[in-house]
Amino acid sequence: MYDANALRRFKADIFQALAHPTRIAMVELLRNGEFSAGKLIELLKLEQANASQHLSVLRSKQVVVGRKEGNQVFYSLRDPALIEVLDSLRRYFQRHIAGVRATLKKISKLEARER
Amino acid sequence: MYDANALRRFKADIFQALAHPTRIAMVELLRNGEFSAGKLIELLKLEQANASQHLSVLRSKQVVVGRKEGNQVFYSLRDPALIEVLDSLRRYFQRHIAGVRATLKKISKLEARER
DNA sequence: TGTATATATTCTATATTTCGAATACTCTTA
DNA sequence: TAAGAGTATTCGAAATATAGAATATATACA
Repeated sequence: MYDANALRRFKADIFQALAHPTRIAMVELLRNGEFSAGKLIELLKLEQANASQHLSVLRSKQVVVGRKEGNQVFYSLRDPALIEVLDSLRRYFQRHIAGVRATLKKISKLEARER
Repeated sequence: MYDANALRRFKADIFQALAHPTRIAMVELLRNGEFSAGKLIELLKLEQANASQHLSVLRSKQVVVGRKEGNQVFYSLRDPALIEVLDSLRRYFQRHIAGVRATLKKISKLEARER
């Protein structure tokens, strides 16, 4: 039997990989199939270096794989089963939607004030 | 329609809450019902302050709620739907179990060497 | 070969997370 | 009220994460 702690570190790593809005956005896009790094950058309006760093995190945590084709690198989810994880989180959110909405509203107001 | 970015920040926050082995361990224990802070500390062999800080993270991200009873605080999952998220991650891991095992083995060896 | 394009890496500054030690708070009970 | 138990918070140090600028690498193509 393997160390339960090591297993938890693995789980924590996966969560960590997803613990950034940009990386969530990337993974959500990749649900629909593969995208080149450049396309991800364009769609998400990111700095090239920043995007590359986030992709590097996703790669190192084995969340995505890159397929090199000529000049470009096409990324896709390493295992679509990850989508299930995201979907269950989505359901979790839907159950909390009232609370989430209230908080989103608060945030919008705060952000409006900051402008 | 609310800001997709704000929603992603929320999701990222939940993942962040779970992005630490100790917090994963706590949540996994709480699957089985509520535990006092002291019991969690005992079962997970944690420093009191450290445990309290991790619980504070889980509280602030709305993952757990504390119920005060006399001297102690009993924690439980705020919404058992979170279990579904953990379960789907578990399935994800099972699918990758071969790769995970190999990596765990590597880690065990490294750790053995470090001792 | 030289140049342009796509992507990755390195560097630096800053912010955030984590830990343990110390301290504070809040009940209970003597 | 004082003492003790259970928790939480604060503080300082170390580690890690993030962003943007600069640089490097790899491939295509003139």
